[in-house]
Amino acid sequence: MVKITDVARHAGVSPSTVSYALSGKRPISEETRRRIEASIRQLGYSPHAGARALASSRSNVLALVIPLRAGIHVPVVMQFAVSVVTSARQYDHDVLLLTQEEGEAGLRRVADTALVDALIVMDLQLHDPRLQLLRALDRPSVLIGFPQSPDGLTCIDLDFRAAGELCVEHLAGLGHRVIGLVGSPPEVYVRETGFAQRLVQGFTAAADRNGLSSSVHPCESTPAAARQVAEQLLRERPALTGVVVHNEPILEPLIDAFEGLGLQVPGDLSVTAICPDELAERARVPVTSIAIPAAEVGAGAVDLLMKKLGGGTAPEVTLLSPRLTVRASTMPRP
Amino acid sequence: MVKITDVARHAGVSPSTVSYALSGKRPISEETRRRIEASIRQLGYSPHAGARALASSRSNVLALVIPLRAGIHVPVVMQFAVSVVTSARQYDHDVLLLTQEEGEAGLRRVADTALVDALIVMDLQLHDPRLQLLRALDRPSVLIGFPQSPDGLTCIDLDFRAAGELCVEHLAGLGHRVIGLVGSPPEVYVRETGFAQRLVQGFTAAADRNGLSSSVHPCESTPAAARQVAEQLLRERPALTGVVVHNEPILEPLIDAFEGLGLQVPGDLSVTAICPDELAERARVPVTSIAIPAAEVGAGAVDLLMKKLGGGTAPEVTLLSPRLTVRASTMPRP
DNA sequence: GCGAGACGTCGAAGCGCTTCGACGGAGAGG
DNA sequence: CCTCTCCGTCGAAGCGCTTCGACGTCTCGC
Repeated sequence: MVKITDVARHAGVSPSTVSYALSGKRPISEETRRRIEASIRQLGYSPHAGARALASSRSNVLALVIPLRAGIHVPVVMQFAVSVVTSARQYDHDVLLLTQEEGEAGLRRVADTALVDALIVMDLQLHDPRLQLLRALDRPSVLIGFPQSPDGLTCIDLDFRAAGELCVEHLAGLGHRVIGLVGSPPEVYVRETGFAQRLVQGFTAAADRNGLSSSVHPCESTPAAARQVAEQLLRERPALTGVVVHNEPILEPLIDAFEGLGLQVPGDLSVTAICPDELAERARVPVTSIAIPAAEVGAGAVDLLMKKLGGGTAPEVTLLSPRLTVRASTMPRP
Repeated sequence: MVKITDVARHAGVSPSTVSYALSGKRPISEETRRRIEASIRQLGYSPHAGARALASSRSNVLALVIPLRAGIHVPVVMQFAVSVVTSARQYDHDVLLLTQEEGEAGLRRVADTALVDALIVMDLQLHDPRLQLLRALDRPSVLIGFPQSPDGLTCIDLDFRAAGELCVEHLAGLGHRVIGLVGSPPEVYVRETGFAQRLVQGFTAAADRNGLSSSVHPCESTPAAARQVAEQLLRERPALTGVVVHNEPILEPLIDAFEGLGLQVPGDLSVTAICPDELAERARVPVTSIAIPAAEVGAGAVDLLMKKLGGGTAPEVTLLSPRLTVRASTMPRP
């Protein structure tokens, strides 16, 4: 193994000079730097990560905790992960993968052993025991998603309230007057981080603001439940012409159900969804939708973390603006 | 930060004794060990990963390279990843996540900086440039999947040949005499690691052995292509009563296509597939299938790696036996 | 023309841990 | 009873890097 002293000798300088040339923490003359770089290349030197971490108390590694819970859309998680890794590399950091399974112990372990410099945690519960821990840890962290109260933490996610509003504005702009929201399973509204609630709030507020008649319907993620909701909606609100769906698995079944009940999409009923583009695109009727901007969220999380690692301060809340992609499932009210 | 010398002082022993108590590399008396453990707990000591890595030249971290390529079924990749992380933890190791994007440079970097002790690489190409690199690296590695020739490397995967055979045996056992294999897109047979080819070999060999009439049909992953293949099959082989599908995205469209042509599944046509259970289960007709045992493969990869890290030797090739789950899509020939 | 900085480099002191050789004491074997 | 071993522990020497203070050399302003 070639080490920094080898490089130093080869370049005719001291090890500290090599170190400074590498880190840029002190000025080094152009010529010396060049010589050092040449030596590094010739000898094939790469600094030992452990030694570096020990001496500098920086490991240049981030922890990423991914969720395993049922009901999570796996491809989206993967997008987050990939985007975090890619962004981290831009800052010359690597990413250690932790599963939720490891829980608090895992977080504490990687933080306390200084294996990682900072943590990114996905998918926290409303009252997650890890919140307290994250606050107490001596390492910065960023949450993807929002807990009950983000006091003292740093969170980033899609602005679900704005997403709800945007869907409604779109439907209202097309002339729809009676709309419904088919949401996540009831337990999500209890258990999760409030993103579902915030979507509802945005949906309702925008509907009111636009003078629309609206209603909200949590729904299990099964085709049968979708059928039931469709029937119920048509029975209770026969004038319905617009629907917002926030429940990936039943998007297609729900459209099928409506069509089974004699409603054409988008002829009789306009449908928008909050779901991955890929799902919206390949539905039988491509669906006008708002996607979770996984890549942006991941990159944003890393940016925030780096700012904190650099001694800067990050806002507690970062909300990403939703972008609506218009597809074939919405049209002006007949 | 509390360090090993603090623990040593608190327990009234020398730092080396604490180290040996922790690692078990030298015998420590029962009583001393107890005292040390108590001190560790009281002081909340956790060893510094960097220092440990530097002194022991072991980081206790594995690298996992995940694929990003199109056409890869993301949930399966995730299953691999989770299983690798979980298994690694059992050996007190962590997992560093790399994307394929980083390529050779990434592998070299984490290996040369001693950031990781060993590597797991998923989804290699037939003639992957990384193969040479992995052979040259001073760190052990395990491949998930098979390259052209595994000389000097360690590979693990589902035994696709046996999977092909198993599907055929199942159909043959049900009395089917004319069967077809609808496979991956043509480019997969060119590009990839031979798992597709091996499936074909198993399929054909078993068909011959059982005196069945068989044919193989690569197929693009689009519903249109599926429809075309279905038509072609019925035209060319009117006596067809059994089909094996190895192409996740078109499993459902293909069944739809057959039914559109007047064939009932399984009444007129028995269908088996190589695909994730989740896909097989939630199809309109639940499909008899062989799943990629992602959890086993991941765990197996880690086991192999640990063996190599421990100075042991690992077989070049590890094939996992396929398991066929019988569902509603197959029945005895009418 | 001279002091004050700034620049570029060096040497040495760690960072916190593991590991090697050494050593006293106890038990075993002759 | 004496030596030989093995057991349990200690001290010291690194592992390879960063960083701090120091020092000589320029440059610039007045």
